[in-house]
Amino acid sequence: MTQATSEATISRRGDIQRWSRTLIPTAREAPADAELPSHRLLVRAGCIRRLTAGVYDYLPLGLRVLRKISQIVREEMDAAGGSELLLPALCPTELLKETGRAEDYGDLLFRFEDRHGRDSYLGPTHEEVITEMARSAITSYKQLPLNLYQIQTKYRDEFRPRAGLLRGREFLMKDAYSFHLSIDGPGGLEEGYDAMYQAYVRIFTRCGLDFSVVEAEAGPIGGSASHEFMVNCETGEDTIMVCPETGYAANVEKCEIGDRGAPEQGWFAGDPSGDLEEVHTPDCPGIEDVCKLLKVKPRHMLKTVVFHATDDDAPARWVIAVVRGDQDVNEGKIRDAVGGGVALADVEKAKKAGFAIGYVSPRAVKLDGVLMLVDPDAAAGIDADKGKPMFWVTGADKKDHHVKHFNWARDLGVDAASAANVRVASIRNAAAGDPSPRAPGATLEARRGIEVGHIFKLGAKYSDAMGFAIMDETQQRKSVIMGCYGIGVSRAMAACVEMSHDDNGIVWPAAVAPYHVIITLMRPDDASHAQAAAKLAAELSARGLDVLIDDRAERPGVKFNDADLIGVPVRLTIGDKALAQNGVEFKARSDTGKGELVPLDDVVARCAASVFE
RNA sequence: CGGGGUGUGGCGCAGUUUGGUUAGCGCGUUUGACUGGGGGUCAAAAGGUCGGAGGUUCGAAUCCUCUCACCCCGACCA
Repeated sequence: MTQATSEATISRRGDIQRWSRTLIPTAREAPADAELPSHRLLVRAGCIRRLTAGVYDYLPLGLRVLRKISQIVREEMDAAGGSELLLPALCPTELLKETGRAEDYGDLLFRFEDRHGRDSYLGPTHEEVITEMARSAITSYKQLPLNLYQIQTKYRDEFRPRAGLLRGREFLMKDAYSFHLSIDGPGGLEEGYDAMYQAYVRIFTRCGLDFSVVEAEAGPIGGSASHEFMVNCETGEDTIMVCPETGYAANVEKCEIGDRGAPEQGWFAGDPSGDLEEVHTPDCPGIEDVCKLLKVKPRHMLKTVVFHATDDDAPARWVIAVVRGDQDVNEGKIRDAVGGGVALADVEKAKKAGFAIGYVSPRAVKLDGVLMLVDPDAAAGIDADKGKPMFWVTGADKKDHHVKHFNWARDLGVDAASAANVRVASIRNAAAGDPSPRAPGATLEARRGIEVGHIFKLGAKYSDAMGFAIMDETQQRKSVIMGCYGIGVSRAMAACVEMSHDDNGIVWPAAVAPYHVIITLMRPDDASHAQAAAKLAAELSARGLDVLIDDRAERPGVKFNDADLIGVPVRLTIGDKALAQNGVEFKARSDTGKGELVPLDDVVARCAASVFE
């Protein structure tokens, strides 16, 4: 923790709340549909409740955590030169026409008509809204660079909301946008992006999260470069690839694969593994179905995926991508290999062009206007491990049929090694065990993560689309260069729990804990005990600590268990035993022991030391 | 969107196959007593049109039809 922040915390008076006067509905059992620890524990601890799919109430305890995280975000954003604002969540869909993102977002967008029939949406992110504001409010290069951010509820109509707060349809997000006159140099995008990168590292560090920064795809937001901030956690939805030698880390979609090298005999070379055999595979367009029916492993399948070029001047109208059945085609890498835009082919159009969708084989390369990309692993004619001819199963280019013993040299119908419209290229997602792109000899490892932050270099994508340009000092009209930077605040809260809990409940990192100290009253009806608690709470508050006094008329066991469940970092127990010795019992949530007796005079300092470290 | 599953007091479940009186159980809640340092004991009580609509039947949580909600798995990879 930096000097500035601990001073800020100390100068603030801590909150004091009594359990009996707030609402913390703890429960012994979680709802049956809650599976992940963060979901179960946040509900059991009385932090959140589900209203409907992917939409949650934040009860007092949960809101306190959201506020703590938000405050850390604010402090670091402000320190990095940002200014907070608040944009509308209710937006006119007209705005999205300028960038075409109404289509890009599709069903993910919550859209509706108002009473006048005007098309509206609830903001899933705010590039267009802020650009619309900025293009009229920012009129001079002298106003740049500028960084504006907001903390706001966002709406995305997810196909499948899941895992409590980790993927909701309504969630709290910090989104920031930076504006620059140039990419490089002082005040440029690179500088602003780097400042945000550093701010994010500080934010997630302060939140007590164990995270990795990885290179990522920009996705529908667009732009040239991006990084994701991933909480390292096995229950995460995202797969990240890591090179243990160099520290290179990337989202699986983005991850490059090191040189896999051509086989000695060359691509496509090798004798057939047997006679080409056509087999009837009714209703088996998928790899999995075929494998089950024919009893072959996916790694022996050749998967042929049909794309069409989206650029008018593309070298070929169709692009077919061939990868091994156990691997995944990567659209971004295909785009790079082709050198132009591609999109998955429309099924009906592709069928008309002669592709037996569901049963396409590499032989479709013979159709008109086709460029074939083959991944190195799929271009092998010889099984290097076994030193035998590669056994390939692929489509038969007609409905409900596949072929066994496909051989590149014998069965393709053209000489793949020399044909102009056949290329070997790395076009699949990286997988564990692939060679590292950064260190020869090293192999990539796969890990799981929860994406809590994502930063993008947008460039002029939105300013060009929406006519946001200003005069520079040489009176040249220039597109404003933008960056955007998101943090899932509510998701970060869930990630904290996912990362930090035990059998008894949540173990909040002190910086985001709803309260720093819980004072458990053994006998709340005893006036002297209640007085001691009030006095202690006031002293702790003066020291900047947030205090929850458990004054409920419950049995001790219930209170201890609840204190553990809601995860307050320090528990002080006031009872006859300790009070008789002029002390209280001190126990850190992260300690497993029984706690220790601390003299009343020392306990405030002890708590502060424990919380502020 | 495809596949699978679940809807019964606040939470977790039984009962549905084979229709049959006032729909049960545990937790929680309320009241009282006894208790009092890791989810106590005893006694009493409140709380459910069995997701909704329609149908079959003397009779429906249970059978039929439609519908709604929610959960899990999968997925622009054919």
